[in-house]
Amino acid sequence: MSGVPELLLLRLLDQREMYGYELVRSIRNVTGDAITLGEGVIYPVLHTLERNGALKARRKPVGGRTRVYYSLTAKGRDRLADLSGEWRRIQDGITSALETPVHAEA
Amino acid sequence: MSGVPELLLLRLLDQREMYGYELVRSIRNVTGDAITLGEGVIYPVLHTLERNGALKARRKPVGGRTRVYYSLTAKGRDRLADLSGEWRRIQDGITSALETPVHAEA
DNA sequence: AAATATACCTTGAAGTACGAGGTATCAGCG
DNA sequence: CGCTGATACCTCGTACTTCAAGGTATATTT
Repeated sequence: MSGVPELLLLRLLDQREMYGYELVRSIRNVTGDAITLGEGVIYPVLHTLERNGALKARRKPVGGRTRVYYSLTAKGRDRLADLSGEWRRIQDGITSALETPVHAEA
Repeated sequence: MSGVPELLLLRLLDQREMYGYELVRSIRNVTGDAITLGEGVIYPVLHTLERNGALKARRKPVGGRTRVYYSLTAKGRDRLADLSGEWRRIQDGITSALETPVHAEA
């Protein structure tokens, strides 16, 4: 039902390529600390998205470490559009449920 | 992360007491078909909430069948307040992430 | 030399959600 | 009368998602 981690990753990577460790911090920042996703969530999702062809990876040595930068493919942009729409639908549905005044039943 | 079914049930039962089968249809209505939760989701959640003391049940024979009406306890109202707040936090976080213009990184 | 930060990763468990099925009653139709 | 469809309850097994905890290795700071 949720797919929130996937949505956030796709959204951030649609703006610019980033690496996993960076994405962990970025999600905290961009959601105003409302959502914190650990590395145990981020890395597996990145790998799955890459396998699906939604992301492409590029290894880049920086200092003595290696960073793996991810960016969106066309497929990834499609997926992002789908998930965004889906999210909006769910959000509107729940908002309307929460706001429906007492006694209003179709 | 999600807890959406629980939130919707608590919200509906805060308005008036309802029975399981009715809640299934009600959730479809109140969310404008955005969210459909089957009986396989609803009944287990109702039972769990009752066990937790968030709901109380009342069996009521209607025609030849028996309906189980649920209503909120004080604990259930607390839980509803918590989940509503949590939902708002997540919603705002994701909205801000989705709306952040390209290049805006704290 | 030790601790902290960076950067990658996996594993096992817990939590959530769902579809498919099962029981039984009642109303309507042919 | 038998059949179908709606009402109304329920559970089971499975799948999906998410997470915390741990593991490796290098660079930087103390």
